[in-house]
Amino acid sequence: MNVEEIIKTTKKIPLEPRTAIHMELVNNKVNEIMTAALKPFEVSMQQFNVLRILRGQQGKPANLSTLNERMVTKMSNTTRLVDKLLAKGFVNRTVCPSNRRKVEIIITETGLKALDQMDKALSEAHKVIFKNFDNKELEQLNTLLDKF
Amino acid sequence: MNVEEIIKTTKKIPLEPRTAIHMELVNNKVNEIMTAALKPFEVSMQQFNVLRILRGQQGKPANLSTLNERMVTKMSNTTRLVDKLLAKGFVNRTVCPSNRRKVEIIITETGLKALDQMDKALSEAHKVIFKNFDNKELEQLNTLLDKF
DNA sequence: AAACAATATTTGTATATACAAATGTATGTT
DNA sequence: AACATACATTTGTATATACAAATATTGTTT
Repeated sequence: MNVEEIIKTTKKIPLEPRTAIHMELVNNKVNEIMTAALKPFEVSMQQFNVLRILRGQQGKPANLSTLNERMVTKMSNTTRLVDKLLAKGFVNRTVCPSNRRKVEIIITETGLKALDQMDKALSEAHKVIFKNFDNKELEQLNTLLDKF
Repeated sequence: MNVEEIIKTTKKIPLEPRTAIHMELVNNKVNEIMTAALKPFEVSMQQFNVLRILRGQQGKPANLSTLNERMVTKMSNTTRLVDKLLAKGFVNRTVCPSNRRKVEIIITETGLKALDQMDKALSEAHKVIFKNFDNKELEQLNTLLDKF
């Protein structure tokens, strides 16, 4: 990926802004590929993310604040995100009996099965995304990202 | 930045998905800082980006398709983005006389002055964002990002 | 010149996201 | 018990973005 070519400039960009632009370009590309991989399932990356969190709960219900806390990209409206998953039959939502302010969300069998398929699609997407990287380079990238 | 801690998991995540999540987390953080830096000017990163492109034109007008082509993050509605800049007095928009399908957009004096201030704010933001990076590490990161 | 295709932008509409206010429930204080 | 406060979620609203269709203009073909 050649930054200057993509944004069509011939000027030399200072290193810091160049890196910021570079990261944005890469992120756009990565998101595009992953969103496309999830397209057949009609779920957004956010929704996929919530399903993964719910699976990680292993049967234990999660409430909205827990979901929000663990999401990669926080969003202000987890209620409506869960609405979408509910409409697809991927989750169940009930009022918490011990504290009726809370809701309890669990992933359904349908949701688990769909998530399995999504995992496969995502892992194909990752192969595409990281096709030019060997293990050492991925480690190196992770080390650099840790500095943020 | 500790990925596992942020998304509150104790499980070991395979390297590829971990890297994908890591990049998303970093990008969220970077966007947050840059958006906050632009907040006083009431412009989005997209709008800032368009202003920079227009300045790069050095007086030469740009039309919508040119802007769209050069934007870091492409978006489907450059018309309405330019509407916002117009409302703030940062740009002028006229119909191209030689081809009346096109529009010609140029940055105003007000726009140039505001952009100067934005540049300063952004450059402060970059200092914060890259505070843990030395030059060699930034170069290294750019090299890795080139692989995408 | 009429008909058709190509180009550039605009508009409409659905969905996503951000932020603030509102609702309902629980807890602590007097 | 009444009151204020904190908590968890929901709702309202404004703005952003994605995608498709509509409009206007130009270029090409017959």
